[in-house]
Amino acid sequence: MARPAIPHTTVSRLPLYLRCLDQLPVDQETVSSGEIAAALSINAAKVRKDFWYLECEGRRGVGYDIQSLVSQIGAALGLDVPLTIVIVGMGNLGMALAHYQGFASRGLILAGVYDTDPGKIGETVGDLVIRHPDNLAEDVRSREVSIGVVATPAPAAQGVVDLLVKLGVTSILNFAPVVLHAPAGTTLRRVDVATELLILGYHQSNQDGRG
Amino acid sequence: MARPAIPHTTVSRLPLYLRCLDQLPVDQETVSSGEIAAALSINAAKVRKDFWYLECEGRRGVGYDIQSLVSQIGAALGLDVPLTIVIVGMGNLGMALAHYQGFASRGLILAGVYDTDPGKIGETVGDLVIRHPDNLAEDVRSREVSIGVVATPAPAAQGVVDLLVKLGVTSILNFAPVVLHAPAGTTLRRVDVATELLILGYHQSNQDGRG
DNA sequence: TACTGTGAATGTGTTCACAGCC
DNA sequence: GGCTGTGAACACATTCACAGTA
Repeated sequence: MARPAIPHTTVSRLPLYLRCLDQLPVDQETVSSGEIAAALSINAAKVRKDFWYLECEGRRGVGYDIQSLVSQIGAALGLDVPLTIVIVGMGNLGMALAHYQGFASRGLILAGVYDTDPGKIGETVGDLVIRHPDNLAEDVRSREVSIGVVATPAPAAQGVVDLLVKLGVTSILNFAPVVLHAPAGTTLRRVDVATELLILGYHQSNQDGRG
Repeated sequence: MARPAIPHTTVSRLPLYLRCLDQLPVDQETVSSGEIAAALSINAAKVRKDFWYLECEGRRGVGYDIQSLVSQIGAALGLDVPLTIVIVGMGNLGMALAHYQGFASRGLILAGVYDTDPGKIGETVGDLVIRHPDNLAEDVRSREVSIGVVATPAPAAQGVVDLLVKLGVTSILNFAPVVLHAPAGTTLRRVDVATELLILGYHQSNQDGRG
């Protein structure tokens, strides 16, 4: 009844729920909050409250229907609309990312790969042809690209970000070894692999002892 | 006084502070909480309280000494002890990561690269020779490795994680297109590039409009 | 009995607001 | 005046605890 907006903390757990549901035996039809909570080492009431925000209805004494859960969580995460991705910078890393199966296996569609090097433009990478970033404006619009992967050398990275944001790309994954800024007036949040890694390392080293 | 433990939320902001300080003009000697807050679009009191946890002392009317801030934040993150990293799985992605300058530029030392393919073992990658994962136990101990990058095919990934954790590696960065589990009895937190990306995309698409 | 749904209590992080020093 | 240091107020997330339903 007049449910509040979904909290960020809940949203950040949704991918975990999805993974967890994916691991259940295929013949299992319902799952209880307690089961999920145990698998993720979190509190069962938290799971129930998270599902309550999503308006996932469970049955008392039984649990939640797995199928419905998956589709409602997926919808809340926007996974019902497939996300389209481009990679800018076709050096070693960009090339590897283009071949990386992880994107496809998570439902991301790789729509284009770009580089400014005339020696690379025209080369094929899988189904795609490497093109000049001048084509980004048109491609982003026509393919409705929402995620940009920046794998250029450091000096070029900020310019690429500015361009992507200007074109309406709402997520940037930065692999360039440089700090990037969101252009003024935008609220783009950045996630940077190595930074996340360091945070992780801290929390863990902190667990054995200090602080 | 008798300062409480540093909150997780504070720790997660420390890398941002570090980046932000890194962007200041080289001749600037002090910085105010307001300046940092504006650059990161957060509240100035939050910045001051974060620094207070770290026992960073500022001067009223002046601000914080940049040099001291950098070294104290770095120490809190454990960056004063260089972190050592290994990559397991030398396919396209592992190979690219081994050549990726981002690790080195962030002070991470790549100590070893591994693959089970006899055709790859013995090949050199930069300064390193690809070796069989059987050597991990010795290398992890002798080089004090704290971070493992998993870039194997999906079926091999869980075994690699189990091995790394058993050997005492406290951080795992997973590039394999599969959900991994922390072995029972461990509190390893996992970060997975694509998951972070999806969360990011959600927050942003949520800002333009839908509830 | 097994489980959900949810108000209330608790715990934690953020922001305010202002006293105190440069 | 500019800026820090910090208690107090507030906002938010987590957990408890239990009524309610299959």
